[in-house]
Amino acid sequence: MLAQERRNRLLELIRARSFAALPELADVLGVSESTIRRDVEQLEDQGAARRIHGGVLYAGASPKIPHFDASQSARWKEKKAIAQRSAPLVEDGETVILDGGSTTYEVARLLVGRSLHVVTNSLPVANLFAADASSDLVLIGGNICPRTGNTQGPLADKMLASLRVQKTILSVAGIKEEGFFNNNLLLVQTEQAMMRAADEVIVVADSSKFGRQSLAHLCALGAVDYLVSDSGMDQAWQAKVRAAGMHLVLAEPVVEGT
Amino acid sequence: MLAQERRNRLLELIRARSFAALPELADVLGVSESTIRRDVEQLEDQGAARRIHGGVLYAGASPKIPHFDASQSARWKEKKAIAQRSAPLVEDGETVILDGGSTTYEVARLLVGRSLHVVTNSLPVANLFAADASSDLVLIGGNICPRTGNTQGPLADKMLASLRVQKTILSVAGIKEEGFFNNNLLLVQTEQAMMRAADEVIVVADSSKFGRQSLAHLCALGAVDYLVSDSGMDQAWQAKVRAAGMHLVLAEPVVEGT
DNA sequence: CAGTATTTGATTAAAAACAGTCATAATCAT
DNA sequence: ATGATTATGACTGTTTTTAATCAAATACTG
Repeated sequence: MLAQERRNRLLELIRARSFAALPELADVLGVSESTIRRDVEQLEDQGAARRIHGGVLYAGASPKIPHFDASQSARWKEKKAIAQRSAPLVEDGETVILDGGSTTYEVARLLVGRSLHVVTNSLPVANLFAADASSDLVLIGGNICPRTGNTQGPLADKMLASLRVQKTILSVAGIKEEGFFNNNLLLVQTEQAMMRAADEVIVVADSSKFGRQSLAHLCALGAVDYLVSDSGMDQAWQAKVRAAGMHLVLAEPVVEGT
Repeated sequence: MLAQERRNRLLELIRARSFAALPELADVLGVSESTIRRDVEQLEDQGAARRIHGGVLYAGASPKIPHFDASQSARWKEKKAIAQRSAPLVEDGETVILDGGSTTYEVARLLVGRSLHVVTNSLPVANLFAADASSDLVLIGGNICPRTGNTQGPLADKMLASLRVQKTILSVAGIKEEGFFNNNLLLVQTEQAMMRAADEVIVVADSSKFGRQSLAHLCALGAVDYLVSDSGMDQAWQAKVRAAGMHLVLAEPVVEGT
């Protein structure tokens, strides 16, 4: 199929240059700018590229952070909007635990440059903060899950038991009336340790997560203080979340970032 | 001086994000877009940033392996040759601790794809193995040193105390008759914990390290089992090393068609 | 082969970013 | 202090990019 082949070449071009302007790409590939624009849009949905005014950035985020988690792709705009509402929940000078996951990764990106103490079990998140002089970074040790790039397991739990933070920001894979779920038993245990270490727990989850079951039960709805989602969230679920005593923050995934 | 300070923060922001839009930068720094535009122009003249329509790209270093340690470049051929002699010292199926540092990083690159259990305190090394399906990866937690990307401190030491491995591969900053030295006290403590966890200790150090003092004493010469260096090593030092009971491996930094 | 679906490229108005200019404010040296 | 120098922020018209629309071309299906 020609179109797919072109998209592969396109991504290759973008990766090689790390940034490319749309007119240039249209020229090299011999198609119209409109087509490039559509292709790029698709690549962005897959999380492979990042669209900016005037061109495209390679977002496979350098060969360094390889496609950790294929779901990076889906609901990118919602996740970005959620991140923008979540970041202000953390205040300068605070200590915060950042879980792995594509939504928390977006939050992390917005926190770079702030004056914070960051604790994380996520390799991609750690890479964001490692070179940032304005924040301290503590890495949670343990076994790395190759698929997600997160540490987990008993070593991680043990280290978390000796920490104390103001806020924990968690990702989840599903939310039902019974509570929050994730798809990895070891990870859930580590996340529970993160919750125990924090005064306040913030969960970030786009609206597709509601009503979705997953393997391992993380905690009851009431155990979370803040829930940040997007406006596509069901009315009934909004009521349930509020009834469970959570502060609900809804992001509007309309506009792209500032 | 306010202006210069702002430019530093500006570059820091750009580096952390790798791309930033002008309006965003103006907002964060609390100055007008015109000023940002002028600052960025200056940064571009210095080669620190790259201007594109709609924003700025960070141009410093390779986006691939971010500026961890400027000495990355120095003695590159020697380090690579040392790595090539060191990698075979580890056998498939073994558990090995990899220290941070540019030489051990080269060793790590050669170990990717091997069937190993890898334990490391180095973020760059962890990134190498994170996506590698053929090896297990355990990350040592703790505080990240922003300059080197290594974890260190009491949390790291504690985690290492509960581990047991066949081999530890260490970097050092200096070697004197009194033993091995590194330039960071916390790191040295963590490295001592690494040594305690291992049956055999391998030190990789290019020949410029001999006779060089550094801040913190790591261990005596006799505490190390293998020393891998390059053929530029002084004859007298070769004798001393052998007298201390170490296995000495000398790499030939051959000039190849790289 | 006809009909439908998808992909493509041109065209448009609207939005964003650009370079340049100028007056004001801050800083510095005398 | 004072005058000169520089840094800053607002404003302008111009250029570029964008999103959206639509008709033509291409590929699929029964």
